[in-house]
Amino acid sequence: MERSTPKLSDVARMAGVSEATASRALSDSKQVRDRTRLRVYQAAELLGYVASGAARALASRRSGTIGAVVPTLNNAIFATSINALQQALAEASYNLLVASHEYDPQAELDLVRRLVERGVDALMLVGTDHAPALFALLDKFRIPYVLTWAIDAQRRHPCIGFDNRAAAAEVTRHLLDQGHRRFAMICGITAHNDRVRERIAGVRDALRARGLELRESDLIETPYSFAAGKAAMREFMLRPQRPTAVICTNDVHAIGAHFACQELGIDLPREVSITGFDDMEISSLLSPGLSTMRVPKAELGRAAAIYLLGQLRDDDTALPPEMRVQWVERGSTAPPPVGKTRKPRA
Amino acid sequence: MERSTPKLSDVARMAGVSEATASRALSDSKQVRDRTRLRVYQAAELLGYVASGAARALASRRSGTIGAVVPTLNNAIFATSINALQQALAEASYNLLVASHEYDPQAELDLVRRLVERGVDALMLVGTDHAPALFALLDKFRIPYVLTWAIDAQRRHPCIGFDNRAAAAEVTRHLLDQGHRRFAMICGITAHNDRVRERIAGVRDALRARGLELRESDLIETPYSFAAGKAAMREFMLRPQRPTAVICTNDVHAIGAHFACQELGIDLPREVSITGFDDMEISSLLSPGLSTMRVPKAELGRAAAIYLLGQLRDDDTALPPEMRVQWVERGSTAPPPVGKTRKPRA
DNA sequence: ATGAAAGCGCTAACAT
DNA sequence: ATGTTAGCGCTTTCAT
Repeated sequence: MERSTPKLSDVARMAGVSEATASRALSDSKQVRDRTRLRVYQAAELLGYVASGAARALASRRSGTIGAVVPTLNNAIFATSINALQQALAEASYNLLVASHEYDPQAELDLVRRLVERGVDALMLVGTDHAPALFALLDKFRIPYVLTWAIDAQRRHPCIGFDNRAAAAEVTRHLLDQGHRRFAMICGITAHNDRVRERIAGVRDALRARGLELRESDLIETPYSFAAGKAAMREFMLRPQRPTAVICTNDVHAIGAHFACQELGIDLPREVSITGFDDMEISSLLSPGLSTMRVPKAELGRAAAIYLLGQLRDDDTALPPEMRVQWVERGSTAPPPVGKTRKPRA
Repeated sequence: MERSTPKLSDVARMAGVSEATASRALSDSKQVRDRTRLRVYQAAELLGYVASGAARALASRRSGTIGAVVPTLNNAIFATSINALQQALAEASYNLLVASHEYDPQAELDLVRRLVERGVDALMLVGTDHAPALFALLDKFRIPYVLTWAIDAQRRHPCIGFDNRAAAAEVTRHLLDQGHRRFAMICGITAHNDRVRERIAGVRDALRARGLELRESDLIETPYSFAAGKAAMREFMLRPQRPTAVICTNDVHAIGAHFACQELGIDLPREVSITGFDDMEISSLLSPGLSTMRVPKAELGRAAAIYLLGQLRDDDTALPPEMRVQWVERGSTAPPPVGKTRKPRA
C-alpha cells in the first residue's frame, strides 16, 4: 500500500539535508551545491514527490497561476487567444485559470473576485469595459493585469491590442473607395462590449468623413453566431432598397451573411459586398473568400503572457506597441453594381 | 493608504467573534446563529475581505479548483465543451484550470503533474489514450477524474462520452444504404488520438460487414484544419478513379472538403457525398448542409462537471449513461452517380 | 552552502 | 453555537 503522499520533509530526510536545503534545491536556487541538489532530486524522484502548491503559495505568496477572463469560449476567436496564452504560460511553468462570463458584467466581477481569492498572480481581461469595482479589487491586491483586444483611449490601463475604431474605419474606407454609398451593418451586442461599439464608431467616422451616415435601421445588433449573421443578412437583402455593402463587426456574422447570399442566390460580390473582422481560418476558404480585417489572435495571447510574466519577474517590462491589424481583401468585396450607385468621385 | 489586505482574524475581531466562528460563518456552516453570521458578513464586507485560497486549501486539503486537459483549444469543438464545463463549475463556485497539449502525450503528462501540484480537486481529460504514469499519478493522489469524448472499452476508467466506433459505423451504413461502394476517408492524426482511431475502425467495421474494405491509399491522415481537409479532398477528387463518398472524422475536415468541391466545380452531393463528425454550428449553414454525426459537445462538459462535483461531494454519483449521438442528414450526402456504381442490393 | 525556526492564513477537531 | 488549539507543508529570514 501507498503511504500517504511524501512531503518535503521526507525528501529532505532521505537526501540527508534539512528542509530548507531541500526546498532550495527543488526551486533551483543558486545557493545549493550541485552534489546536494542532485541528492535531493534523486530523493524526490524516488519518492514520487509532488510539491503542495497550496503550501508553497501560502509561504511564498505566489501561486504560479494566472487568470484569464473572456466573454466566451464558444467561438474559435477567443479560444485561439487563450490557447496561445496557455501555451506561453506553460513554458514558464505557470498555470492558467480561465473563466467566461457570456457578456455579463456582474458575472465577470464575481469570477474575478473568485480568481483573486484563488490567488492568481496576474490577470488577463478582454476589452476595456469593466466594473470599477473590478479594477479596485485588482488594485487593492496589487494584481498585475492587462486588457486585451483593445486600446484604452484614456491610457489608464495597460492594454495589448489595437485600435478597433481605426480598424473599422479602414474597412469602411476600402468599401467607400470602391464606390459604395449604401451601407448596412451587422454587429454584435453592444452592451458591455467596447470592441463592438468602437468598431461601429469607426464605421460611422469613415462614413461621416465622406458625408454619409448610417441610420439606425441600417444596423442590426445581434449575438455572435453564424445563424444570427445569416438572419440579419436575409433581412437586409429582402428590403426593397438593398445596401450594396454590409459591414460586419466579426467574421462569424460575415460568414453567416455569406451563407444568406448563397441561399438567396445573390451574387457575391457582384450584387453586394460583405466584410468581416478578425479573420478566422475558414474565412479564407469560402468562395468567394471573405474580405476581412485580420487580427493577430494568437499573438495577443502570447503577448499578454509575456507582459504579465514580465510584470511578475521584475517590473519594467514595457507593453508591446499597439498591435497591427491587416486588411485582407478577398473576393467578397467589389465595386457596387452600376446604375444603382454613383461612381466613386476620386 | 490601504492597510495590508485584511485577513480572517481582522474580520473576526471586527465582528467580535473567534476566528473559528468567522470561518464557519463565511463558509456557510449551519452551526452559526443567523445574527452572528450577519455580523461576520458585514465585517467582511466592510473590510473588503477576500479569503486566501492558498491558506484555505492548505488547511482544508481542497482547492476548489478543477483541471481540464484538452488536446487543443484552437477549434470550436473542445472550446465549446470547456465553456460548458467552466459555466457549470462556476455555479458550484469551482474554478477551472485549463491546459492544452497539442496532441503531445509527454506534454500532457507534464501538464497533469503541474495541475496535481497546483492541487486540483478533480480532473477532466479527453479520450482514453493517456500515459500510464498519468493514471498512476492521479491514483496516488486520489484525484477523481473522468475521461470524455469516448468510452473506455475495458471499463477501467470513468468515462463520459459515446462509442466513437459504433457512431462511425453508423455514418458508413447510411452511405452504404444509399448505394455507395467506393469510399475514401479523411482523418485526423491517429497517434495519441483514440477517437480518430475508433472512428476509422468503425468505418472499416461497417464496410467489412458488406464485403468492402478501405485501402490505405483511400485514407488521408492530416491535422485538423479546414485547409488540410480541403487539400485532402482535392487529392481524392483529382485521382483518376474517384470515390463516391468521403467520410471525415471531423466536421473541420468535412467543411474543408466541402470547399474543395466548390472550388473544383464538383457537384455536391451529385458527384460525391461528404460526411462529417461532431456537428459544428457552421455545418448546418453550408449549402448543401453537411451531413454529420452530432455530438453533444456542451452536454459533455456539463456532465463532466456534474460527475466530478458529485465525486467531490462523495455521494456516489453514478456516471451518466453513454451519450447519444445523432445522425443528421443534410444535403451533402446522396446516392452515388448512376452508371459508376452498382445499385445497392437490399 | 546549509540549518533552525518562525510563520504564511486558514480549517477542523475537540472542548465547552 | 462558539472558542481553543493544533496543525496543513512549504519558504524564508537569520544564523552559522
